Amino acid sequence: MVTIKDIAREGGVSVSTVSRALADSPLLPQATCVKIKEIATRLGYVKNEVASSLKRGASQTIGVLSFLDDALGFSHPLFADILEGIAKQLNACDYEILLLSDHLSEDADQLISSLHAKNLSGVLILWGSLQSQKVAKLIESDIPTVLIDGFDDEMTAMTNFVTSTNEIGMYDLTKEILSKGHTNIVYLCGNDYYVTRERIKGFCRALQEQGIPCNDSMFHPAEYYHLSNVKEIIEQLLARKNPPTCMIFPDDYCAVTAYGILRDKGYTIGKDISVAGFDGLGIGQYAQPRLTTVNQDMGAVGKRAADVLLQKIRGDVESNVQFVPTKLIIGESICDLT
Amino acid sequence: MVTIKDIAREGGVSVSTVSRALADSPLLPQATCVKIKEIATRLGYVKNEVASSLKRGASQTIGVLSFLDDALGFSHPLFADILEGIAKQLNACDYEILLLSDHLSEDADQLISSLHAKNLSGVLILWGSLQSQKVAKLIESDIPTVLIDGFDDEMTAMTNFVTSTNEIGMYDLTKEILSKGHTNIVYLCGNDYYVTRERIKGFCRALQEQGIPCNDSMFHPAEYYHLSNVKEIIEQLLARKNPPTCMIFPDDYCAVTAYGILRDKGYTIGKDISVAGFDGLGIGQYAQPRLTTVNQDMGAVGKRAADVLLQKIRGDVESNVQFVPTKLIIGESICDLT
DNA sequence: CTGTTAGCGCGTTCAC
DNA sequence: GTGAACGCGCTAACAG
Repeated sequence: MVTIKDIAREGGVSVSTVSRALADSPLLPQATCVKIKEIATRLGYVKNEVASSLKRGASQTIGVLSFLDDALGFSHPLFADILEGIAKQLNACDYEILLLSDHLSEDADQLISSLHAKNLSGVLILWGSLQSQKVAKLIESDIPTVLIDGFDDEMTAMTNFVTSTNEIGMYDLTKEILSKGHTNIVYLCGNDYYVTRERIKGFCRALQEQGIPCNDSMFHPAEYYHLSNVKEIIEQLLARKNPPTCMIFPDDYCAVTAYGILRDKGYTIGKDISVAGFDGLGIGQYAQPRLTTVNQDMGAVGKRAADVLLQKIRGDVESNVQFVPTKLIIGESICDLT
Repeated sequence: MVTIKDIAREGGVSVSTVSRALADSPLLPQATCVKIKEIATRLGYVKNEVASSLKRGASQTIGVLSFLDDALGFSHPLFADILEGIAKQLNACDYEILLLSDHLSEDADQLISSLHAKNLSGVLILWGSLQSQKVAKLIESDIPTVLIDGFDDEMTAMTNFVTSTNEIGMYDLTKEILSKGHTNIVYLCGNDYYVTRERIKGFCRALQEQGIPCNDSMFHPAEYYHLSNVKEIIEQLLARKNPPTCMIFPDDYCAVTAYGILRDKGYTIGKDISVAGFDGLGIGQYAQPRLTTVNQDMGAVGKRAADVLLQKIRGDVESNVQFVPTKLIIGESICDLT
């Protein structure tokens, strides 16, 4: 391992000169700066990040802390895209990514201490909840943080927060469904999170624009990516005096699962019954018929979140909430009743 | 931030005693050891990993270096499962995961130096190729490495290597297809990688056991997860004088894409034509009809690889190649010709 | 402009 | 058994 000491000896200068040269210090004349750097590359020098981090009290590393269910873990369909967006942005700025596990430390103070002990420059929090002491205290701490797709409405005010335009996404989807003549629609909302409440708003806004009153029968509780409940819910809906002509599922997995269940009951999707999803996963586009859904560009969400975090680390001010646009994907799973 | 200095002051001892106590040094009497630790927890002490790493010349961190295509990136359908397996195993042993990008350093020596500069304990290499100088030199370096699902046959001999039982997986699948009376089968092999060659072996073994000779017409070149070529390939196959009754695709995405293409041409999957996949992704189980495929337990592969790496770091010897069993998933996409 | 020096927090050798 | 002291490699304050 070659250190700045070796370069200093080779160049006949002191270590501080080397250190300055490598940092492009304006104190040094251009000539020595170039000379030192030339020696460094010739010797194959690479800065010891650990020593540098210890000295500076900060590292070129960002932590990614995910609060996904244990069941899904990293296999959550949106996780890989978010991570990729984060990685592209951070790597471009010479930052590394440390994958954090919230299981390692039991209480919030311990978590924050252990983050300090790693000299992380900042932390990206995925799907955190303010109900969690860990998230709440972490946001209040001196460690720069950005939240991605959290659970509580208050997050939009308290901290930097990046998410999709859930309200608009669901508004667009509902409008599309209404344009096909459906009026008896049921939205199987997912768990009571911020994103869900936003989608409900968008759903209601589209209905109201058409003069259709929003009543309780148009909602049914459901859970994101929880496939085992889908069958029971569908049966409850079909048992109604006036079964819905269109069902909006919390996500594309649930929607595609519904395809199979409805088919088994003799329905033809997009003809006798209509189905919509949310998230815009590949699975919906490989399904037959292609699913009408709303695409969330989670890569862009991750990239944006990383970008905001870097700005926060640099001390630049930045608006609190960033919305990444969703896009309506029109498939053939909604029948035309007009 | 509380340091060992603070604990020393509080306990009326020296920093070296604290350091020893926290490391459970046998030099210390049990009593002081317990006392010091009690103070440490009371003050909320957390060891500074950076300083510790600098001193020891090693950190509790494992790098994960992925050589996936740029196009797929982390969104490769198998990546999340592998990563999750790795994370579970490493977190259980108090190791952290650093996501490495091979774009950051241009040549191999630079990459290795930068890994040293981070004091990583070891590196897990995903889908590496020995053709790459980076991979070849990294394996030969003093940094402990384990390969996951690489491209070259030589890998099985050169280094620790973890992969699925590709040969057996394809053997099982082919046997299942043969048992349904198919003899005119075409295997759309993926790119010419180690895993592909293993699967070809398994395919041939199953055929030979039934006395069916393996000839060139039973193979057709294809690419993993490359959906835009699927249509053209299918049309070539259907244009044969004797079109195959069953097509085995390189992966489940290609297989499910084929569903749509074949349907458009008037075929009913599992009735007029048979389709099989590989990987055992959820998508195949949501498709109609359910896809017959081979499941790779990539979570177990990741876990095993992490386990082997930890043993290597500890200096324990370990057999060179580890195979994680595949499992045949029988759907309804293969018609019964008997 | 450049060199000397003092730590960052921890682990470890060497004395006592 | 325990403490003093040094150094891992780098940065920055202070001299000159």
